[in-house]
Amino acid sequence: MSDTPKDDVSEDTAADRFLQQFTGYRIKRALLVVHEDMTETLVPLGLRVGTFAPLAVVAANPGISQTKLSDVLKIKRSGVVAVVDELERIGAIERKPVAGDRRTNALFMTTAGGRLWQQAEAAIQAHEDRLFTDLTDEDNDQIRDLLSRVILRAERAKE
Amino acid sequence: MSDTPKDDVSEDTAADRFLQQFTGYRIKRALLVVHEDMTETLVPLGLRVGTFAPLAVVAANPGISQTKLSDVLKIKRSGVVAVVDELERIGAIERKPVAGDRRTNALFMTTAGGRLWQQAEAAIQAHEDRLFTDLTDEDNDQIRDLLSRVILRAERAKE
DNA sequence: TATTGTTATACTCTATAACTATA
DNA sequence: TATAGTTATAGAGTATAACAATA
Repeated sequence: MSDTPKDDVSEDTAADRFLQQFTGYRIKRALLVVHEDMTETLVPLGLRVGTFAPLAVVAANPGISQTKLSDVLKIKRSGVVAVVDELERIGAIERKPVAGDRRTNALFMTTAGGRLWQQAEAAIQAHEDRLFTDLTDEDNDQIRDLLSRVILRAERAKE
Repeated sequence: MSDTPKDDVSEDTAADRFLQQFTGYRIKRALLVVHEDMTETLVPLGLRVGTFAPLAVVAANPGISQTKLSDVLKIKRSGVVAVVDELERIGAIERKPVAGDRRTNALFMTTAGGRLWQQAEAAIQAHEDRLFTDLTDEDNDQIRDLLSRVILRAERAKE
């Protein structure tokens, strides 16, 4: 059996084999790696993994409402409040009233937020280039395409 | 600009485009989809996403120690305690003393745990077949290979 | 009545640090 | 001194439910 104490090699192989078996678990481990490196990338900019995506969406969709942001990012409206609070507190975005509907907040980048977003986007691009350096451009396109198909199919199936 | 209220189409496209841009964010969204479907799959068996992987590792590595399990799954030893407690409480695995070292626990499946694992493995296999049904076998191999390369490279870089 | 944003609350996951018993 | 397991605790992340203001 395995009474011999040559643990390192045999156990690493067992771990790798386990990693091989389930795609879902592999996705989890990949996210772990991405999350850690992404955190190191964003902290110097005063951002977190959880504020990067909302900032990206506001940058690309000026005037978007909190509910719409909630839909796009698939987080609850109560979670959006906390994230928008934080981004507003660091001066990256601001809530503005909407002319026709006094319930709604329209979210806009500030000037400082625009600069921050430029830095963050470049930093995350570099982070992904670094992390996925072993993959060819075709590999990268493929992985994006495959994941997107899984996500979009599943999310549409829920509606 | 975007004063026209034809939100649905244009906003969905914006969301999709955002989803396209960053591989890391796509991995997160994919995990969200996987996690949700996996939970529905495991709950009827009395398992959770967080107990499935440890069960799989113990099934494949009878007698593994908690510290080794911690290494393989990349979770802290304190986290292992809770998970092993839970799996032991539902009668799936058991801690056994190790002859040469009274500090260490050896983890083994119970007979009931073996049956549970058989069911769980089949259920998760079906869940992945269902979730990744749009992908060809080659696509599946590719996605596994690409993710594994990213993970193994990053994890080895940390050592 | 329905929707937007908000608050309060709780639950999961994970991490740190300190402790114990062994080695 | 170092290691295996444990406990206590705290921080993210996310979910639900109830509420006020507005539609």
